[in-house]
Amino acid sequence: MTRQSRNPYIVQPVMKALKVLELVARHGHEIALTAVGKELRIPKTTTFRYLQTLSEAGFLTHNQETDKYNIGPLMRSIARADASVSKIRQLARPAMIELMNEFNETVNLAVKGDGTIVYIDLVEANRSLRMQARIGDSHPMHSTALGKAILAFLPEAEKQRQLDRPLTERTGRTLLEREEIERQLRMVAKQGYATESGENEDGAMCIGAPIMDENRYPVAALSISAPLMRMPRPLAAKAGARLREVAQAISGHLGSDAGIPPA
Amino acid sequence: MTRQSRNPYIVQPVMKALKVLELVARHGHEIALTAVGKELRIPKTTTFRYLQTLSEAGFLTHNQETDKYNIGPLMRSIARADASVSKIRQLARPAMIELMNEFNETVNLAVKGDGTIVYIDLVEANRSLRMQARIGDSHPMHSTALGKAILAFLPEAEKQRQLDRPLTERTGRTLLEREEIERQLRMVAKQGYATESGENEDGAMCIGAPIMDENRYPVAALSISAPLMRMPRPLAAKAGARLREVAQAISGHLGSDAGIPPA
DNA sequence: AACTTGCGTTTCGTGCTATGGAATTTGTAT
DNA sequence: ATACAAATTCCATAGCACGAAACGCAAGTT
Repeated sequence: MTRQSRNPYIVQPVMKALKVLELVARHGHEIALTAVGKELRIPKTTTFRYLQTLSEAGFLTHNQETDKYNIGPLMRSIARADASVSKIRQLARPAMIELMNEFNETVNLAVKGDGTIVYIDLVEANRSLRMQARIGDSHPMHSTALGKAILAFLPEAEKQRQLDRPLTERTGRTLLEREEIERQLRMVAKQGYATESGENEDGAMCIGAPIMDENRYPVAALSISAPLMRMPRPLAAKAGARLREVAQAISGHLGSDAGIPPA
Repeated sequence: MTRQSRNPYIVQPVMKALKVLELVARHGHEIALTAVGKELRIPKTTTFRYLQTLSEAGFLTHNQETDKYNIGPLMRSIARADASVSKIRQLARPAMIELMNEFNETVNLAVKGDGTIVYIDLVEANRSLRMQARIGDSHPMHSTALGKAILAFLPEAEKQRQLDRPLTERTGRTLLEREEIERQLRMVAKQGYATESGENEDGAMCIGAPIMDENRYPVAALSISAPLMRMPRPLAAKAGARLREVAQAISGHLGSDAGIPPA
């Protein structure tokens, strides 16, 4: 059986199951077990097992009525999340570079995870002393300006749910009192941006504003972070105003235009 | 190792590799081998092989620079195709039912495949004698009204590429002469709909109009099919006009509105 | 109604290959 | 230059993926 090319690390069951997944997904409609097996020249017993596994994992669905298979919810949800992140990053990048040049501090972009914010892009300041997260890092919502900016604009129910969880204490200054946090969030909602001073990382501060999707749901946030000493109050206020402005512009573009045209 | 629950047809390597795929895709950003293994409690050797396989299959990409993995092009392309098909079908369905009632003949919806058209939906006429394709079937472009409607509005380069391939002869009336086909396509482009008489199936005819995306690229087509005897010229012309109208309305909706809002 | 056909599901024994510990290489930080 | 971490390669083992064949079920045929 002349199967895989050169790479000796290919796991055949996985590779073949992926072919099945691709075929079903590409087919665009319900397709039956036998049809899949015939097309890919895989014995029906094996095809059966792959389809079962793919369905169990949520990548496919198995229609009990017709005994046929189709794309599953997981596939769609992953794709949707990915597309959204790509779009936000793409829209935000030019503005982030602009902001970095304006303030000469690191600019961060993060999306809302579950109870956390996840950095998806950052433009680093050209300075020796700088605070920096890494793309992919996740931090608690309540201890970061990015998170507070998102929290403040979340629907009430979800906001409460987030605050119900145990709140980790990142530094001595991290806010842990429910009352205190809610008070701050009301102010954030009013002024349109959030600030944080040494609550997430000692000696660092951060200013953040939310990015909303077409339903005014805060899906992401933009921030400027700097050492405390380099960011006096007036400058922070100026940064906040600019962030709010830029984040709103990005939000405006999020609902509208289509992506890349097909090949 | 107590792994999978009840279903005895689960193939472990496949299931575990899918968990890896999901983790990487969900992470939203490049992630390293070790991190994946640690998260899922899979030994790194095995994780390595899964990542290799997933990458080879195109579901992930392996960034040589950073030695990290991310969502691959295949995943995106499948998702994009699926979303597009779902949207078209959803938009077209009401209009198709309307058309079926109007003419009491089968109405078909197909998307452009590579060199073929693929049926993605159909509303069957309530008659005993009816021609019918099945969802998922694919037919050549040059022998169907659906295909000709799409061909006529394809960018010149792609149209030529399609006609360069060997053209299969479906019936005695199938057009095979390049000259003849091109002449017809020019007429289709002018009148906005295509017709086909016994060129794909003996005794059947079909009238089709293209559905365009926001870039005026013909991604799909709508058609009415009937036995030749039930579709005299004047009726065919009337059907063509209606199809053009309806297809244009659908095209108009394709570019605009957003999908389902996030949960 | 008996028969056939086609498909999904189940069973089961065999041998292949997926596996993961350990060794090695590569790359990076100190 | 050295240490550390991370990726890749090696290898021996047994666990389980595989597919032929049998089974059950439903739809269509005579």
